[in-house]
Amino acid sequence: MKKTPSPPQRKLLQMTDDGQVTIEMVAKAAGVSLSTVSRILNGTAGVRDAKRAAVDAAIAELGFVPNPMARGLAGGRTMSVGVVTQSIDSPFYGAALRGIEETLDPAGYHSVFVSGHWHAATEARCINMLRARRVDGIIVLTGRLSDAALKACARKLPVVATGRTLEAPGLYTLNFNNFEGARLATQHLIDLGHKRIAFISGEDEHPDATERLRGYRAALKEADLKFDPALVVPGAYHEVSGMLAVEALLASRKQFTAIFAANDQMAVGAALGLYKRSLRIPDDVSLVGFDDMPTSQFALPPLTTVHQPNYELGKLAAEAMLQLLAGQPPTVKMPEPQLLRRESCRRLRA
Amino acid sequence: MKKTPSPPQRKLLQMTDDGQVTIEMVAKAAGVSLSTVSRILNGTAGVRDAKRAAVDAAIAELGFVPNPMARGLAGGRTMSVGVVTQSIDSPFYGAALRGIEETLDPAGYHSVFVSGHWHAATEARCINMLRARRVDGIIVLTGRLSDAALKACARKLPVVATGRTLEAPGLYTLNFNNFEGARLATQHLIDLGHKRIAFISGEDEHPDATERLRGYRAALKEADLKFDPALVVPGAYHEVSGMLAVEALLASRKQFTAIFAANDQMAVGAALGLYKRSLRIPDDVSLVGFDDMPTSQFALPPLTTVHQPNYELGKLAAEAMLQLLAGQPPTVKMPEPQLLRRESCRRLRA
DNA sequence: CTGAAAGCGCTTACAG
DNA sequence: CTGAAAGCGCTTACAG
Repeated sequence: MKKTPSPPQRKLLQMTDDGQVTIEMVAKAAGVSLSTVSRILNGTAGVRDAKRAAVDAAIAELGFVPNPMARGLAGGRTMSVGVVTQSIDSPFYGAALRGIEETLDPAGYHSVFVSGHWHAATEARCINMLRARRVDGIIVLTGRLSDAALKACARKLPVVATGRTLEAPGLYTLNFNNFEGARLATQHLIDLGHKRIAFISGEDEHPDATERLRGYRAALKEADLKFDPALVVPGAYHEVSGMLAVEALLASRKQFTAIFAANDQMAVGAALGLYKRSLRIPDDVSLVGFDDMPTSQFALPPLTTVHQPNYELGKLAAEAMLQLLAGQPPTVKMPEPQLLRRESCRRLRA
Repeated sequence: MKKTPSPPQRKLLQMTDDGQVTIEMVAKAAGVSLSTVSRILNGTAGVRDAKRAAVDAAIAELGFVPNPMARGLAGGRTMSVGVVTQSIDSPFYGAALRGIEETLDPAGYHSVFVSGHWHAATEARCINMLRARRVDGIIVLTGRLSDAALKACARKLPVVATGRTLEAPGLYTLNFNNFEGARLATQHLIDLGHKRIAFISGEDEHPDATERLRGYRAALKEADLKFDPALVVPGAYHEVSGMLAVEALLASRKQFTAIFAANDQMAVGAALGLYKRSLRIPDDVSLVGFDDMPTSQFALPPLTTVHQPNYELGKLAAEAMLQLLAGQPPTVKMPEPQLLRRESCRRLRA
């Protein structure tokens, strides 16, 4: 492909035809052996200062950059870690990806992002592909892969997974306390005097959705408020489902003064549904979301919500991966949920 | 790293210690030579059916997956293309990344995403890194790299760039008509009877920002409306700047009935600024944005805006790259701007 | 059509 | 501390 009509299979020591500077050229320029250059590059050996200086100079002068493919082939390590996200443009996981990138980069590791699209089979393909590319470790952001599949993968290479809690060799998990977050959100509404609090749920397949429902119920129970099934309407974690949920709620003629949506996207949809019916937030109904999406602070009104530390999650997952890669047991811990009080709730007058 | 204490430098034909199936094992199982397997894999040769069948069977049975690093080293092609985006979690470029991923994937190419953070030097580092990783081509989403740097890069490997128009060998550019989009948006407001239309601008360093200002002025001129500098307030393409711009506008006591924000993020900020002053959209002020961010349709009220086809842009850029890689001149063309009329504008009574 | 062999650019025991 | 050499898993002229 990038071959020029130069004499085939010759050995050029000046410069390969695509401008690539090789370790061999560096060695020659520095007057040392190829092995020595490699060792200096990898810090794999005691170094005699004179040689090191010569090599460093040659590297700088020639502008040598090691070929990652050759390194990977020869050394077995590619200095890259695979990241299975659900969609490369997910507004939800975006911050986590950034956190991962920002902590892996300085450590010399490259991130390889692939999208699982909330589909176990696709995620499995992603993992196979990453393994084929010889990544040194894999970070899995939630997803639908079975625990067993994850554990099996961890037997082959280090794995960090979020959104679940699991113990296995070579595996480290980081889970957010969705239950507590939802409890906090609901309690906030209760503290403001609300008694009829509707809940727009996520899908049962998401463990975090069921946890949030549990948190909602727990807060109700703590306050001696009766759980009313008619007040929980199913949603699907996206805006339209939030809007539809509000319409269903309104159509049911059930009384409520507040809505707790299991995620911000549904809260935004709910706000739109309310708006279309000329209902005001927070005057007519108070609204709380969950996740603290980047845009939620600019919602009308700014949305009170449970902050989910996705950026930190990414950083922590990457740190755990780095520790795993270094042969150490990860020590990172997930931060606790935090409620962000903005302007979408009001106190109910007694 | 992944070495086991097995006899060093031995040649295992059964299975390497990390479970890797090699082409050699396939060859052995199929009773052909290594070269033949390689040729079948690459479609590089006429194939005798019997052998092909045997090889295919062996591949399937052993679960062989070619090692991309070895392929890259030996063949000079890595089947990967680098993508320089500005931030891996950019809500704006997200759709483009998805479009790229979705069209490169089926073609057997892998996307390598790196973030330039709107910084020319960082982008240059990204490109060096991608070249070090031997990607087969590079897609650059806008960014601040100089045209010269881009052209220089294109001399080394195929490059597709967006957000500018440039001619050079090995380079293909895809540019969105920001001028026309802004003209359309402004004209829409004019058609609705607005005469005093404020403009929240982007930063002058962004060529698209200056184009949008030009479009605004052109529409005004076409309608014989005088351009009033006091009506254009500087913004910085993010929400807070939009909010600040509205405050400045209000403080100036300048009269206006509509606002055209140079992007949706500022429009959202402007909406919040208006909300805080109890000004209603569209009753008190009509508002138009630019970009059609995923969340804009759920704004309160849903935002009228110029749709920017980022997903298509990604697909087109990837298609162009595939054509370049195949040695063909790209034929793709950018779609024209389109105004999306939603609910943030109203007709002014004469 | 198909094999044997060199080579891609590195790393890493193995011997000094 | 340092070299020579084998090997990582492929591709691709070179000869049949």
